[in-house]
Amino acid sequence: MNNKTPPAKKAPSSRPDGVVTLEQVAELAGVSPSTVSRILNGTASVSEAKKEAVQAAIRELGFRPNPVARGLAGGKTMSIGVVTQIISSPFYGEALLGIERELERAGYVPLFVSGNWHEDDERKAIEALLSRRVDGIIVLAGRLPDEQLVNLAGGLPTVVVGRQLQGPKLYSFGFDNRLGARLATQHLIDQGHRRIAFVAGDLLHDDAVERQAGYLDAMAAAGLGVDPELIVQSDFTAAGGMLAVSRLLERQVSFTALFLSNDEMAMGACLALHRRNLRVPDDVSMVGFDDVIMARYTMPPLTTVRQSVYEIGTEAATAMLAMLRGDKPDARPPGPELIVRESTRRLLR
Amino acid sequence: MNNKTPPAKKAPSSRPDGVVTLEQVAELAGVSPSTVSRILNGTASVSEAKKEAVQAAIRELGFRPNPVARGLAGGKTMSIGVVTQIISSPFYGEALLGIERELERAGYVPLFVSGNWHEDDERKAIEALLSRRVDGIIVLAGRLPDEQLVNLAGGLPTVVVGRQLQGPKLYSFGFDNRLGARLATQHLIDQGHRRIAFVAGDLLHDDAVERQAGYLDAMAAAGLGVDPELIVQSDFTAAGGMLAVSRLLERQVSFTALFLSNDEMAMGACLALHRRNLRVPDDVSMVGFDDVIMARYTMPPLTTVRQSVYEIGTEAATAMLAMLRGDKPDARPPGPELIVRESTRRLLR
DNA sequence: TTGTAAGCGTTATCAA
DNA sequence: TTGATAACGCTTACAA
Repeated sequence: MNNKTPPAKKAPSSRPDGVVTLEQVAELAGVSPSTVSRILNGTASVSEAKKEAVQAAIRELGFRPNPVARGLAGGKTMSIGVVTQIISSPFYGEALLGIERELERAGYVPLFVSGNWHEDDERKAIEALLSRRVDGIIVLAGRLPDEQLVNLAGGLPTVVVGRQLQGPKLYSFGFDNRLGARLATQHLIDQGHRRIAFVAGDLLHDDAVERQAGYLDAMAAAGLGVDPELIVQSDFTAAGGMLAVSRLLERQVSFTALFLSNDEMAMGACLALHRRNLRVPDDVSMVGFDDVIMARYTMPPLTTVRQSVYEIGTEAATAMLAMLRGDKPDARPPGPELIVRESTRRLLR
Repeated sequence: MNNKTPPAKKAPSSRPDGVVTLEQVAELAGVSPSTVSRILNGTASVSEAKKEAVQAAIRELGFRPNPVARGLAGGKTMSIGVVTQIISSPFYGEALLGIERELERAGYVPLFVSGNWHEDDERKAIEALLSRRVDGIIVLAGRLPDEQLVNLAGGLPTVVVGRQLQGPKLYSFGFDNRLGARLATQHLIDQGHRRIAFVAGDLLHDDAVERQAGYLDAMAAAGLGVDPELIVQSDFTAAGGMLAVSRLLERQVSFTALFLSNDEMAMGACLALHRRNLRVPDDVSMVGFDDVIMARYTMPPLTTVRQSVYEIGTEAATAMLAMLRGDKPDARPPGPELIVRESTRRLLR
């Protein structure tokens, strides 16, 4: 009916949309699709001549491999699932940034999902990642029991941050929370404080437990008994910190210094003290933990323990990349560091 | 060589890994794969009997469709690209959470990429999303020129937050920054303040420009001339806010109130004032913008303008989902609201 | 070193 | 309403 010459065999040369396929590259370079693939993946050795021809074709056509097709064919989706607890967390947010940056350098994309500090959500999140065929999973803390986590991951390269667990294709590392807490407490002791109150985080988190242990370590090492009245449990939120300090104050125990398991609680504590006309550091010295950005701008600027969360993120990603290459991961989490600002002072007399 | 009976024809019934395919479901239910697909997608009407058989098979096998294969075959990846500027931002973090939650309800997954407030990064981020064949793109603010954004997206459903632009399959909406700033300024005026200084954000952002306009509006409406010396430009960071206030103070202009274009700058400002022994609100009243979580815990708690960023996120996602269904999106961004706390007070005398 | 051809797990087209 | 059958764009045996 129409007088167009019928297509010779097939003509994939051009498509309506701007999508360029590997096949077109092969055609332009005068090689087979498999050769192009091999060059792309370095799967086998290819002659220099063809390699160059293909690379030229790729450039000319602006070809970019389709990760979706790659995922189907080769099982590699070039995406890494990241289980975070709350994506808007000021603390882990930094880690996400580190992960993203590091992964990007290797052409991987992170898929962020939230576990909401909730076992079921976390399980669902991981299942969603699995069904998306991610190439690996990075888990930031979380509540899912170790065993379940290992089972779910089932052989998929996994990096767990903030928890210690063992398994095949599984690498875990964390902060040295205990050392950090010891540093903070020791600082207060060095300043002459003896009655040092401690506000614990949510003890469901290992972090919280370890920080408490560090506090206890330092007190014991200094030969200071710990009055149980001096310890309050809280939940890592500013509101919780505020409440915790109120409770402490109501107990009528005396203390000259306060160590809180994170900066957010410290900010809440600040407010609680202020409400009772207690000044920091004149009446009470205060140390936080994490060194979130805002710690520099609290009133007064907060003495705290710095963990490079960003670096934790890059380390986690690096470890993942290593596993993906088949190398042995070797993340060296940065050690904690005490940052002395203005919320602590020497106890007079 | 081996005495196993050769496979009859093909036996997809079971696979080494736990992966269940649509084909297996079809087999178990005694229907063709296409029928299963139709039921899954509601693409065509299917007899009740088969529908039930298939659903039973799905349940029994625990089948979950493979999004990767779907992506290849149908062009739908069930993923939405989200271009954020800095994933760790305390401000947009909330929006990401809203997006994630809303998208999840519809079975979509967000792919977060960062533009880093940088035109090139943003372009690359969008290209990466495109190559991943996302079904739509949500852009949170950003620096990419409107025209380029429209071109890049090229017909893909796009939702842009915080900028106004037109295009096919393109929906944009934003906060009412101008109104919010007017509210904040008016509050100060109502308290009797006349010399109200203003710290602008980075004027490369529309937000910053609009907030400044709102400030100017309110001042003009109250018949108050604006001394240009009272306006300082800054960059939306706490460090910037601190610097801005220092500059203001150095100018020796008098002012009794201060309106800062966001809460982070307000926190920096607090510290700068404190360094000069100026108290808030006794010496200077202060209003911020955004109502980030920490605004409740600054010293004193900060009067600010609340934007429900979380809701902005859910609205953006809802709009996207609507476009994907072919419906007309109709996001109604929540209006700004003044939150009065303790950083402002009536000007005496 | 290179090419051919068979998947990968869905959806879409076309007959029946 | 259903079922073959052909894509989708790439990887990877297997052959050459």
